[in-house]
Amino acid sequence: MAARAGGQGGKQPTINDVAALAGVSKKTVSRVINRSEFISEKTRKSVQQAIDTLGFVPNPQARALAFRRNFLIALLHDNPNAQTVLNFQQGVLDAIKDSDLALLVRPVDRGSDKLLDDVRLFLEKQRPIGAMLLPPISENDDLAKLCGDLGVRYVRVGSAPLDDARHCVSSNDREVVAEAVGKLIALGHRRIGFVRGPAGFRSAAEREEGFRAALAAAGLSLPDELYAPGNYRYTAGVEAGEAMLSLKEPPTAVFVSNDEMAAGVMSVAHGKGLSVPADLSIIGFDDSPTATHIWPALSTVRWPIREMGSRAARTLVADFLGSSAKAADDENPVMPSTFIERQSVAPPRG
Amino acid sequence: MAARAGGQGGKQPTINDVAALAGVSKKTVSRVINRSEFISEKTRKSVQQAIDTLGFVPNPQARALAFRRNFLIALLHDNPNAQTVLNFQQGVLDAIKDSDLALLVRPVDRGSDKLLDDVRLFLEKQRPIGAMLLPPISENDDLAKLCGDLGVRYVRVGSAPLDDARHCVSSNDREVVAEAVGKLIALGHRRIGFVRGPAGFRSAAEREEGFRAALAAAGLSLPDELYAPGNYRYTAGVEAGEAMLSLKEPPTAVFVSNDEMAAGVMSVAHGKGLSVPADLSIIGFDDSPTATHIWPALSTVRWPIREMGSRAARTLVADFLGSSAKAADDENPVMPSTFIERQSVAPPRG
DNA sequence: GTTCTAAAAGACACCGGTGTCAAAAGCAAG
DNA sequence: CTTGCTTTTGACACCGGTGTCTTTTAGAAC
Repeated sequence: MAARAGGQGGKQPTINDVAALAGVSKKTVSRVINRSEFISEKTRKSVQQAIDTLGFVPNPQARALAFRRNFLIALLHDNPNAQTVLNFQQGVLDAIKDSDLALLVRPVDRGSDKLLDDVRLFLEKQRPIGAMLLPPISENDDLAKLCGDLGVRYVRVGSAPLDDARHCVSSNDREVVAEAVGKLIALGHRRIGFVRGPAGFRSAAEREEGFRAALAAAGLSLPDELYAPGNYRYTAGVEAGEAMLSLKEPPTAVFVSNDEMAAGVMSVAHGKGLSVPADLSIIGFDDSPTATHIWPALSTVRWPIREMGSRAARTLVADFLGSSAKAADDENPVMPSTFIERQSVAPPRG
Repeated sequence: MAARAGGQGGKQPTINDVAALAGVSKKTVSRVINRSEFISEKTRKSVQQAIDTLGFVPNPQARALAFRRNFLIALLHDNPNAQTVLNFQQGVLDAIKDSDLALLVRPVDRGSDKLLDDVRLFLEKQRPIGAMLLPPISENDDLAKLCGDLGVRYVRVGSAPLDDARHCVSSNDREVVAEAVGKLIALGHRRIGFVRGPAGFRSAAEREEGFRAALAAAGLSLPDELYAPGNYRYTAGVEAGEAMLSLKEPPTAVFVSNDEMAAGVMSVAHGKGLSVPADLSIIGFDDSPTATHIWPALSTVRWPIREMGSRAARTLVADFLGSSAKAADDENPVMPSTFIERQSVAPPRG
């Protein structure tokens, strides 16, 4: 409650004020702030009391200058999907809420040939203690190397491990997709279509591999006409739907690599008078809000993005704090995705 | 291209290096950096050349300390909606891309009784040059006053003007809602339902006023059973839909205060076997991705959130730069929303 | 009570800029 | 060539912390 006790001058108290009040040197106060070990318990108590009395908060700008590090965590992303970015942000904030850190958000342009220069400049200027790279830019090895070279801790977020554990937070998409598709097969589906994510995205490749693994396990094949390219956009789903549902022998089920495209496929099905799930089962990926906003609600794979955000932030913080880093190192950097069954899946007709 | 010319020592050049190379004092270099007017053209040129040669970039932490201001813009929000926040961010970044500013994102908890203390602490620590308040927290006058008291420029974003022009960016939701509802009436609808946003939200009130204005203009009334409360969530839309579509005399059209709830209403309609738009016309608000991901695509009101983000950032920057502030002052702080017609509206049956 | 050593505290420079005010330079008038 | 201004430039303190090295203090051993 005493957010600003001792604010007599209207100015914020500085380390000098604290030092004067406690009757010690500013360096000693600095030691208390930074939890130095070479300080007697008695002194620590009296300094702490002075800090509390004055409501002293160390000036982050001054610390940043002296430390040559800003107490910030940077989030670099290429806006793959608003919901993803924001959920991730939320997770990061869950983790840093009680620390002194703040979150700096930096969208970048994956396609720009100045990408590396941009990021370098940004990191050199802001000097965050760490950076988090969201897919798809997390897949850029040059970017990760750049962070390392600049002495910025980094964490790469992905659908599968992209780096060694201390630089990586990922999910197990491949397995979960295989599990979901396995359920379609168990229900009796034999003609199952696949709509892929964009070329060059690791996430797209993981999902495809999971899909193919499930088919292979059941001895099924994937005919060309049931394989559609895509780009994670709604319109790609519409195109894929148009193509597959116009076939003489259309699929009885489709796995679509994200919810947005799945919504596109579903709207084509509706347009053709097909019933979902009776005539066509659909599974998406992301568990985006769209999944529950469409009708029928979409069975999908939930990607634990918020948890990954927390985990990524904790990794950076632990790494920054050094010795106590073990806490985070013990955690498994693979966070499980989960298959969520809703109303868009049923056994095939007949 | 010469992102780091002269990086011989591996270290970044400082103002002292520039001063030495140019043969002037560091203060003179500082004057060049800050575009001071009391400097001869000759000196400026030679200093600028030294800056370019060394690839000097002023250290933001040092400047922040000396200026008592961080070159950051803070975005305070209460995560009303991921898409909104991220689009706004995008707009902000469009505006500050080429400046020295960075974006600091700070989610806050509207309900917390420590809200003001939290924000105060945040602003005192980070000392951004300005803050942007997204709805619904932009409606909190105490928060705005706090910014003012702390010497932080601020802009409040809303559905209608919340403050004087220099502190405000808004849209004209009321008018556009009235226009949209007017079109329903023009098509022949007479029983038109309304699903409201949460109590206490200015945006919800604006939309309701626009709705009622349109009815009034046509001499129509709004019976109690066609008025549903809501909270901008999908489930509220479902509840409102259940209620209205179970009436003996259901509405032939509904205006729903956001897209997410509109999706809820639509799914109830589908569940009851009603055809949209033949049996029920629906209009939403936001033009969120959901609007085009549901079937049929939702007619809705596009809220120019990205443009508002740009505008808000430009206002802060112009204000910060002082004299050149006129550029932004000339702009109208009201950005137009627009009604977007898709497939969810048709004349009533019969 | 000394002496020795490790722990604790302090002095002072430094991080990399800006503010203030005095000094130097430039130029017109006398 | 001075004098009297105004315009430019520089010296130096300062923003609020931390790093380094030195001095002081405290406790153990003699």
